[in-house]
Amino acid sequence: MSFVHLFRRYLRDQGLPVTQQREAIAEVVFNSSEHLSVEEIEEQLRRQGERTGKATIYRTLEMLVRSGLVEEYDFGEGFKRYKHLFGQTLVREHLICTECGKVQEVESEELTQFQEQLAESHRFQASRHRLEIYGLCAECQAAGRTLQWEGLTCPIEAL
Amino acid sequence: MSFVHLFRRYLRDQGLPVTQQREAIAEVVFNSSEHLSVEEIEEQLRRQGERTGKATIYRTLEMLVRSGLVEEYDFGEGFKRYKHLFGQTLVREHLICTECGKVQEVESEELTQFQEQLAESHRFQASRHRLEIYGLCAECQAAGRTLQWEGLTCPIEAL
DNA sequence: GTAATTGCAAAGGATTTGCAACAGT
DNA sequence: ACTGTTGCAAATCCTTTGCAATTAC
Repeated sequence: MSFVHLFRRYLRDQGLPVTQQREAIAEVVFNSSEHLSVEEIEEQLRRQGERTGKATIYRTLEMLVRSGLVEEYDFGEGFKRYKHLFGQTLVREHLICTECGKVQEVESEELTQFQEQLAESHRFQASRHRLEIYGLCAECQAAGRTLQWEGLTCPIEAL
Repeated sequence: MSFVHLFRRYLRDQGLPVTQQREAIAEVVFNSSEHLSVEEIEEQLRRQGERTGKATIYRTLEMLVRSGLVEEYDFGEGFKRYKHLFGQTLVREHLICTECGKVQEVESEELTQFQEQLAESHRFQASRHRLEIYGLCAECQAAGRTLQWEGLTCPIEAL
Protein backbone atom coordinates (compact mmCIF):
# COMPACT_ATOMS: atom_id res chain seq x y z
CA MET A 1 0.00 0.00 0.00
CA SER A 2 2.63 2.42 1.09
CA PHE A 3 5.63 3.21 -1.04
CA VAL A 4 7.92 1.52 1.41
CA HIS A 5 7.98 -1.60 -0.74
CA LEU A 6 9.88 0.34 -3.40
CA PHE A 7 12.59 1.12 -0.94
CA ARG A 8 12.59 -2.49 0.21
CA ARG A 9 13.10 -3.57 -3.36
CA TYR A 10 15.90 -1.07 -3.83
CA LEU A 11 17.66 -2.47 -0.77
CA ARG A 12 17.25 -6.06 -1.97
CA ASP A 13 18.56 -5.13 -5.41
CA GLN A 14 21.62 -3.68 -3.74
CA GLY A 15 22.06 -6.72 -1.53
CA LEU A 16 21.48 -4.65 1.60
CA PRO A 17 19.49 -5.82 4.62
CA VAL A 18 15.93 -4.59 5.06
CA THR A 19 15.83 -3.69 8.72
CA GLN A 20 13.03 -2.59 11.03
CA GLN A 21 14.59 0.84 11.40
CA ARG A 22 14.95 1.40 7.69
CA GLU A 23 11.34 0.49 7.11
CA ALA A 24 10.15 2.71 9.93
CA ILE A 25 12.15 5.69 8.70
CA ALA A 26 11.02 5.19 5.09
CA GLU A 27 7.43 4.94 6.27
CA VAL A 28 7.62 8.26 8.08
CA VAL A 29 9.04 9.99 5.02
CA PHE A 30 6.62 8.38 2.57
CA ASN A 31 3.60 9.06 4.74
CA SER A 32 4.32 12.77 4.99
CA SER A 33 3.74 15.40 2.35
CA GLU A 34 6.00 17.83 4.23
CA HIS A 35 9.66 18.59 3.78
CA LEU A 36 10.88 16.91 6.96
CA SER A 37 13.96 17.68 9.00
CA VAL A 38 15.88 14.92 10.77
CA GLU A 39 14.56 16.37 14.02
CA GLU A 40 10.97 16.00 12.82
CA ILE A 41 11.53 12.47 11.59
CA GLU A 42 13.03 11.50 14.92
CA GLU A 43 10.11 13.07 16.77
CA GLN A 44 7.58 11.22 14.63
CA LEU A 45 9.37 7.93 15.25
CA ARG A 46 9.36 8.58 18.99
CA ARG A 47 5.64 9.35 18.81
CA GLN A 48 5.10 5.99 17.10
CA GLY A 49 6.98 4.28 19.90
CA GLU A 50 10.05 3.44 17.82
CA ARG A 51 13.37 4.36 19.33
CA THR A 52 15.86 4.91 16.57
CA GLY A 53 19.27 6.51 16.87
CA LYS A 54 19.89 9.74 15.02
CA ALA A 55 22.87 8.22 13.23
CA THR A 56 20.62 5.57 11.73
CA ILE A 57 18.20 8.19 10.51
CA TYR A 58 21.01 10.05 8.76
CA ARG A 59 22.37 6.84 7.28
CA THR A 60 18.98 5.71 6.05
CA LEU A 61 18.15 9.09 4.54
CA GLU A 62 21.38 8.89 2.59
CA MET A 63 20.18 5.63 1.09
CA LEU A 64 16.73 6.96 0.39
CA VAL A 65 18.30 9.84 -1.50
CA ARG A 66 20.63 7.50 -3.34
CA SER A 67 17.67 5.31 -4.28
CA GLY A 68 16.10 8.26 -6.05
CA LEU A 69 12.91 7.98 -4.00
CA VAL A 70 13.62 10.95 -1.76
CA GLU A 71 15.17 14.34 -2.35
CA GLU A 72 17.32 16.41 -0.05
CA TYR A 73 16.69 20.13 0.38
CA ASP A 74 18.60 22.95 1.97
CA PHE A 75 16.53 26.03 2.53
CA GLY A 76 19.32 27.84 4.35
CA GLU A 77 17.97 27.02 7.80
CA GLY A 78 21.21 25.43 8.94
CA PHE A 79 19.93 21.89 8.47
CA LYS A 80 18.55 19.73 5.70
CA ARG A 81 15.05 18.63 4.84
CA TYR A 82 13.82 15.55 3.01
CA LYS A 83 10.78 14.75 0.92
CA HIS A 84 9.70 11.78 -1.17
CA LEU A 85 9.25 12.26 -4.89
CA PHE A 86 5.95 10.55 -5.58
CA GLY A 87 3.32 12.24 -7.65
CA GLN A 88 5.86 14.86 -8.68
CA THR A 89 7.22 16.09 -11.91
CA LEU A 90 10.97 16.30 -11.85
CA VAL A 91 10.69 20.06 -11.89
CA ARG A 92 9.48 21.62 -8.70
CA GLU A 93 9.69 25.22 -7.66
CA HIS A 94 9.26 26.23 -4.04
CA LEU A 95 7.36 29.06 -2.43
CA ILE A 96 8.79 29.36 1.06
CA CYS A 97 7.01 31.42 3.68
CA THR A 98 9.55 33.30 5.79
CA GLU A 99 7.01 33.72 8.57
CA CYS A 100 5.56 30.24 9.15
CA GLY A 101 8.18 28.19 7.28
CA LYS A 102 5.64 26.40 5.12
CA VAL A 103 6.88 25.17 1.76
CA GLN A 104 4.51 25.09 -1.19
CA GLU A 105 5.47 23.25 -4.36
CA VAL A 106 4.44 24.53 -7.75
CA GLU A 107 5.40 23.74 -11.27
CA SER A 108 5.56 25.75 -14.42
CA GLU A 109 6.40 24.38 -17.81
CA GLU A 110 7.24 27.82 -19.18
CA LEU A 111 9.67 28.59 -16.41
CA THR A 112 11.41 25.32 -16.96
CA GLN A 113 11.89 26.07 -20.62
CA PHE A 114 13.29 29.50 -19.86
CA GLN A 115 15.72 28.02 -17.42
CA GLU A 116 16.93 25.54 -19.97
CA GLN A 117 17.41 28.26 -22.53
CA LEU A 118 19.25 30.37 -20.03
CA ALA A 119 21.71 27.59 -19.25
CA GLU A 120 22.15 26.76 -22.92
CA SER A 121 22.87 30.35 -23.92
CA HIS A 122 25.73 30.33 -21.44
CA ARG A 123 27.10 27.01 -22.69
CA PHE A 124 26.25 25.51 -19.35
CA GLN A 125 25.25 21.85 -19.19
CA ALA A 126 22.46 21.91 -16.65
CA SER A 127 21.65 18.81 -14.64
CA ARG A 128 19.25 20.17 -12.06
CA HIS A 129 18.07 23.46 -10.73
CA ARG A 130 16.15 24.94 -7.93
CA LEU A 131 13.99 27.97 -7.76
CA GLU A 132 12.98 29.23 -4.37
CA ILE A 133 10.72 32.19 -3.88
CA TYR A 134 10.72 33.57 -0.35
CA GLY A 135 7.91 35.69 0.98
CA LEU A 136 4.57 35.60 2.74
CA CYS A 137 2.08 32.80 2.14
CA ALA A 138 -1.63 33.45 1.70
CA GLU A 139 -2.45 32.34 5.25
CA CYS A 140 0.14 34.60 6.84
CA GLN A 141 -1.06 37.52 4.73
CA ALA A 142 -4.61 36.83 5.86
CA ALA A 143 -3.40 36.71 9.46
CA GLY A 144 -2.05 40.22 9.02
CA ARG A 145 1.57 39.18 9.32
CA THR A 146 4.20 41.18 7.44
CA LEU A 147 7.71 40.61 6.15
CA GLN A 148 10.46 41.18 8.71
CA TRP A 149 13.72 40.88 6.90
CA GLU A 150 13.68 43.04 3.82
CA GLY A 151 14.35 46.69 3.23
CA LEU A 152 16.71 47.59 6.05
CA THR A 153 18.97 49.93 4.16
CA CYS A 154 20.20 50.18 0.61
CA PRO A 155 23.34 52.32 0.76
CA ILE A 156 24.06 51.75 -2.91
CA GLU A 157 21.04 53.84 -3.81
CA ALA A 158 22.01 56.37 -1.16
CA LEU A 159 25.19 57.17 -3.02
CA MET B 1 38.69 54.25 -5.12
CA SER B 2 37.59 51.01 -3.63
CA PHE B 3 34.12 50.51 -2.28
CA VAL B 4 35.42 50.25 1.23
CA HIS B 5 34.57 53.89 1.86
CA LEU B 6 30.89 53.02 1.58
CA PHE B 7 31.25 50.54 4.38
CA ARG B 8 33.22 53.07 6.38
CA ARG B 9 30.41 55.53 5.96
CA TYR B 10 27.86 52.94 6.98
CA LEU B 11 29.81 52.28 10.17
CA ARG B 12 30.10 55.99 10.99
CA ASP B 13 26.38 56.47 10.37
CA GLN B 14 25.72 53.71 12.85
CA GLY B 15 28.13 55.15 15.38
CA LEU B 16 30.36 52.10 15.12
CA PRO B 17 34.17 52.17 15.13
CA VAL B 18 36.01 51.78 11.85
CA THR B 19 38.75 49.33 12.72
CA GLN B 20 41.72 48.01 10.78
CA GLN B 21 40.23 44.54 10.72
CA ARG B 22 36.89 45.71 9.39
CA GLU B 23 38.55 47.62 6.61
CA ALA B 24 40.80 44.71 5.70
CA ILE B 25 37.89 42.28 5.58
CA ALA B 26 35.72 44.65 3.54
CA GLU B 27 38.60 45.20 1.15
CA VAL B 28 38.99 41.49 0.52
CA VAL B 29 35.30 41.09 -0.20
CA PHE B 30 35.02 44.20 -2.39
CA ASN B 31 38.14 43.34 -4.37
CA SER B 32 36.91 39.91 -5.32
CA SER B 33 34.32 39.04 -7.90
CA GLU B 34 33.96 35.57 -6.43
CA HIS B 35 31.49 34.23 -3.92
CA LEU B 36 33.90 33.87 -1.02
CA SER B 37 33.72 31.51 1.92
CA VAL B 38 34.94 32.56 5.35
CA GLU B 39 37.80 30.14 4.85
CA GLU B 40 38.81 31.87 1.63
CA ILE B 41 38.57 35.33 3.17
CA GLU B 42 40.76 34.22 6.06
CA GLU B 43 43.30 32.75 3.67
CA GLN B 44 43.43 35.93 1.61
CA LEU B 45 43.95 38.02 4.75
CA ARG B 46 46.76 35.71 5.83
CA ARG B 47 48.34 36.06 2.38
CA GLN B 48 48.21 39.83 2.78
CA GLY B 49 49.97 39.55 6.09
CA GLU B 50 46.95 40.47 8.20
CA ARG B 51 46.19 38.21 11.08
CA THR B 52 42.52 38.39 11.86
CA GLY B 53 40.55 36.03 14.05
CA LYS B 54 37.79 34.00 12.48
CA ALA B 55 35.27 35.41 14.93
CA THR B 56 36.00 38.91 13.68
CA ILE B 57 35.47 37.82 10.10
CA TYR B 58 32.08 36.38 10.95
CA ARG B 59 31.12 39.47 12.93
CA THR B 60 32.22 41.83 10.17
CA LEU B 61 30.45 39.85 7.47
CA GLU B 62 27.26 40.13 9.49
CA MET B 63 27.62 43.91 9.35
CA LEU B 64 28.47 43.93 5.68
CA VAL B 65 25.29 41.99 5.02
CA ARG B 66 23.28 44.27 7.28
CA SER B 67 24.70 47.28 5.46
CA GLY B 68 23.22 46.00 2.23
CA LEU B 69 26.61 46.05 0.51
CA VAL B 70 27.18 42.31 0.61
CA GLU B 71 24.92 39.33 0.18
CA GLU B 72 25.06 35.96 1.88
CA TYR B 73 24.65 32.75 -0.11
CA ASP B 74 24.13 29.14 0.81
CA PHE B 75 24.76 26.77 -2.05
CA GLY B 76 24.25 23.71 0.11
CA GLU B 77 27.96 23.12 0.63
CA GLY B 78 27.66 23.16 4.41
CA PHE B 79 28.97 26.69 4.76
CA LYS B 80 28.08 30.16 3.56
CA ARG B 81 29.53 32.36 0.87
CA TYR B 82 29.58 36.14 0.52
CA LYS B 83 29.72 38.52 -2.39
CA HIS B 84 29.44 42.28 -2.75
CA LEU B 85 26.54 43.72 -4.71
CA PHE B 86 28.18 46.32 -6.92
CA GLY B 87 27.39 46.47 -10.58
CA GLN B 88 24.50 44.11 -10.03
CA THR B 89 20.83 44.16 -10.72
CA LEU B 90 18.84 43.03 -7.75
CA VAL B 91 17.88 39.91 -9.65
CA ARG B 92 20.67 37.44 -10.09
CA GLU B 93 20.45 33.84 -11.11
CA HIS B 94 23.33 31.46 -10.54
CA LEU B 95 24.91 28.79 -12.68
CA ILE B 96 26.89 26.61 -10.31
CA CYS B 97 29.40 24.12 -11.62
CA THR B 98 29.28 20.93 -9.57
CA GLU B 99 32.75 19.96 -10.71
CA CYS B 100 34.90 23.04 -10.13
CA GLY B 101 32.54 25.00 -7.85
CA LYS B 102 32.62 28.13 -9.98
CA VAL B 103 29.57 30.37 -9.75
CA GLN B 104 28.46 32.35 -12.77
CA GLU B 105 25.89 35.09 -12.42
CA VAL B 106 23.36 35.79 -15.10
CA GLU B 107 20.20 37.80 -15.36
CA SER B 108 17.05 37.45 -17.33
CA GLU B 109 14.22 39.92 -17.36
CA GLU B 110 11.80 37.35 -18.76
CA LEU B 111 12.53 34.84 -16.05
CA THR B 112 11.99 37.45 -13.40
CA GLN B 113 8.60 38.31 -14.81
CA PHE B 114 7.57 34.66 -14.90
CA GLN B 115 8.61 34.22 -11.34
CA GLU B 116 6.54 37.17 -10.27
CA GLN B 117 3.53 35.84 -12.12
CA LEU B 118 4.04 32.43 -10.59
CA ALA B 119 4.04 33.83 -7.07
CA GLU B 120 1.06 36.03 -7.78
CA SER B 121 -1.02 33.21 -9.20
CA HIS B 122 -0.55 31.38 -5.90
CA ARG B 123 -1.46 34.43 -3.81
CA PHE B 124 2.08 34.46 -2.53
CA GLN B 125 3.67 37.80 -1.63
CA ALA B 126 7.21 37.35 -2.90
CA SER B 127 10.03 39.33 -1.38
CA ARG B 128 13.05 37.67 -2.90
CA HIS B 129 13.92 34.57 -4.82
CA ARG B 130 16.84 32.54 -5.92
CA LEU B 131 17.36 30.41 -8.93
CA GLU B 132 20.30 28.10 -8.98
CA ILE B 133 21.14 25.89 -11.90
CA TYR B 134 23.63 23.15 -11.15
CA GLY B 135 25.65 21.44 -13.81
CA LEU B 136 28.86 21.56 -15.78
CA CYS B 137 30.43 24.87 -16.79
CA ALA B 138 31.88 25.43 -20.26
CA GLU B 139 35.48 25.03 -19.04
CA CYS B 140 34.80 21.72 -17.33
CA GLN B 141 32.97 20.44 -20.40
CA ALA B 142 35.94 21.42 -22.54
CA ALA B 143 38.24 19.64 -20.10
CA GLY B 144 36.27 16.47 -20.72
CA ARG B 145 34.86 16.31 -17.21
CA THR B 146 31.43 14.78 -16.72
CA LEU B 147 28.68 14.96 -14.13
CA GLN B 148 29.16 12.65 -11.18
CA TRP B 149 26.06 12.86 -9.15
CA GLU B 150 23.06 12.57 -11.42
CA GLY B 151 21.29 9.64 -12.94
CA LEU B 152 22.17 6.84 -10.53
CA THR B 153 18.83 5.11 -10.54
CA CYS B 154 15.28 6.17 -11.01
CA PRO B 155 13.16 3.44 -9.44
CA ILE B 156 9.99 5.41 -9.97
CA GLU B 157 10.30 4.88 -13.69
CA ALA B 158 11.28 1.28 -13.12
CA LEU B 159 7.88 0.55 -11.61
C1' DG C 1 38.34 57.74 29.56
C1' DT C 2 34.46 55.19 27.84
C1' DA C 3 32.37 52.15 25.09
C1' DA C 4 32.98 48.88 21.53
C1' DT C 5 36.08 45.54 19.36
C1' DT C 6 39.36 41.91 19.16
C1' DG C 7 41.11 37.19 19.65
C1' DC C 8 41.24 33.25 21.86
C1' DA C 9 39.10 29.33 23.49
C1' DA C 10 34.97 27.20 24.76
C1' DA C 11 30.23 26.32 23.47
C1' DG C 12 26.72 25.30 20.06
C1' DG C 13 24.05 22.82 16.50
C1' DA C 14 24.01 19.64 12.54
C1' DT C 15 26.14 15.83 10.72
C1' DT C 16 29.68 11.99 10.58
C1' DT C 17 32.36 8.30 12.23
C1' DG C 18 34.48 4.40 15.26
C1' DC C 19 33.34 0.49 17.47
C1' DA C 20 31.25 -3.28 20.25
C1' DA C 21 26.83 -5.53 20.41
C1' DC C 22 23.27 -7.16 17.42
C1' DA C 23 20.08 -8.42 13.42
C1' DG C 24 19.20 -9.92 8.53
C1' DT C 25 20.13 -13.16 5.01
C1' DA D 1 28.07 -18.14 10.32
C1' DC D 2 28.95 -13.97 7.90
C1' DT D 3 28.31 -9.54 6.54
C1' DG D 4 26.20 -5.33 7.39
C1' DT D 5 23.55 -2.58 10.80
C1' DT D 6 22.57 -0.30 15.07
C1' DG D 7 23.29 2.91 18.82
C1' DC D 8 25.99 5.25 21.60
C1' DA D 9 29.48 8.55 22.32
C1' DA D 10 33.23 10.92 20.52
C1' DA D 11 34.74 13.57 16.67
C1' DT D 12 34.10 16.98 13.02
C1' DC D 13 32.72 21.05 10.65
C1' DC D 14 30.84 25.65 10.52
C1' DT D 15 29.35 29.25 13.34
C1' DT D 16 28.42 31.79 17.72
C1' DT D 17 29.52 33.42 22.25
C1' DG D 18 32.01 34.81 26.80
C1' DC D 19 35.52 37.36 28.49
C1' DA D 20 39.97 39.76 29.44
C1' DA D 21 43.04 42.66 26.88
C1' DT D 22 43.09 46.24 23.45
C1' DT D 23 41.66 49.96 20.28
C1' DA D 24 38.70 53.73 18.28
C1' DC D 25 36.57 57.85 19.18
